[in-house]
Amino acid sequence: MTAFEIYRTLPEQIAARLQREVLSSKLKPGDPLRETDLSERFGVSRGPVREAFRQLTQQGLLVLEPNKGVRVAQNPSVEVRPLVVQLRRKIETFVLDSIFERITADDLAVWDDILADIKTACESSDVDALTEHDLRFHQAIIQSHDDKDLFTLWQPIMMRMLMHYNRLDDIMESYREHKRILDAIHSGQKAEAIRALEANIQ
Amino acid sequence: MTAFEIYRTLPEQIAARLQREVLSSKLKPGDPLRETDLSERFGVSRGPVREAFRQLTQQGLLVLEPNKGVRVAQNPSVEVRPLVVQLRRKIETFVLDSIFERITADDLAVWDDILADIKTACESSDVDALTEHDLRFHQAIIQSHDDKDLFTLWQPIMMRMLMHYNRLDDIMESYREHKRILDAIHSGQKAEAIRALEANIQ
DNA sequence: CAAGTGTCCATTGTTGACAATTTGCAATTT
DNA sequence: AAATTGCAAATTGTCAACAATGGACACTTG
Repeated sequence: MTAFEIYRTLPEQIAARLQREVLSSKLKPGDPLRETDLSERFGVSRGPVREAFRQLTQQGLLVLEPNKGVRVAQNPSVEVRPLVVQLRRKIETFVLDSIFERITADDLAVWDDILADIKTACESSDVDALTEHDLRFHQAIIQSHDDKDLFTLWQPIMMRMLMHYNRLDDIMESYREHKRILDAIHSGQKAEAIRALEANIQ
Repeated sequence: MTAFEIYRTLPEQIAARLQREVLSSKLKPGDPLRETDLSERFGVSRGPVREAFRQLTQQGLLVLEPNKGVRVAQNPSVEVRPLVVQLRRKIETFVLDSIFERITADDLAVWDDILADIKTACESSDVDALTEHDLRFHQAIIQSHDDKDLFTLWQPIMMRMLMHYNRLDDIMESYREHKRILDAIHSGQKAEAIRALEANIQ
């Protein structure tokens, strides 16, 4: 985590840290999370922790049972996984197609920076860092669309896919896939960019 | 609302009532919601109200700005609407296809009951009731799938579509569309059922 | 001994008080 | 007059105490 992250609210900070721990499997499916534990750990009261729990529940990373608390969610079933892939492809290609002509140099600069982070993570075989920057990469694209609803719809779908990040034998391939997307955008090849994006989502 | 709904928690009850008011346009896009107002109205403290706000925010019905509170969300933009339709179709047809052979008589009985409610709403031109039972109908189908993740992914998408329920000139057509779906299921015609379901989602 | 019952404890649910932030408006300055 | 600063009120954010729930385990009872 190189970026200097500033979150507006306490619950957001807590949710961000827990999200990282779930996605990096430091917290495993089925693990129970207790409000008191985390409120002590973060030095806050239970209120903000509860709110972070609720956020992550809606993202699908935690599962809530009333009066029993939250647990880390199970990985998505193999049956629904192809559906999740299709949904994510539909949203991301829609966004890329929609914004393509309006992509600015600033946008591309940001995306190039993230790509550099992805490269570093791949070279050092740091799967957790890769997961994080992969998320940042696609999130940056989604959020460049004016309609912020898209991010809300996309996020829980993306989370389902990140929960078991083990599809690649050769981790460097992830870098290459993302590079192909940006290369195509740099040279204005819309169809090719969309193709490369779809290839990356599986 | 004829069903005797029992919600486990206070926030759920509050969220359910607010959801109904947003979907029936009793609360209009941009309207601010104050925690104190609602806590007095429901006779509870601000905590459960806050939690209900967060739930509806993740569903896309409210928009939250830190330190400023929540407002009723704007209707989805015309640009993303076709995407939302496609996403919802993909999920619902996936579910129907997936569960079709395992549909029980009990399932069908429940769905038939909801269809009767839809019929009543249509006959009395009660658009709000129609919205509610339409939601119940599709929700019942989604939730009959074992994988509860599907509901989580589907819900915010469905909410985007229900936020401006005005596509039909002839309200009775909604009843007919839903009837076609159930008729096909009753007679075991999977492909026809899926076709009718897709026709209903637009 | 199996099934049910009661009690205790860990944990979540709810509340009301207090702190921090935003906003509208008035006073001040340029 | 326009812009800026400085309150004051309204509102959200956080906290700590109390209430309610559920699970584990010992105990009774047939």
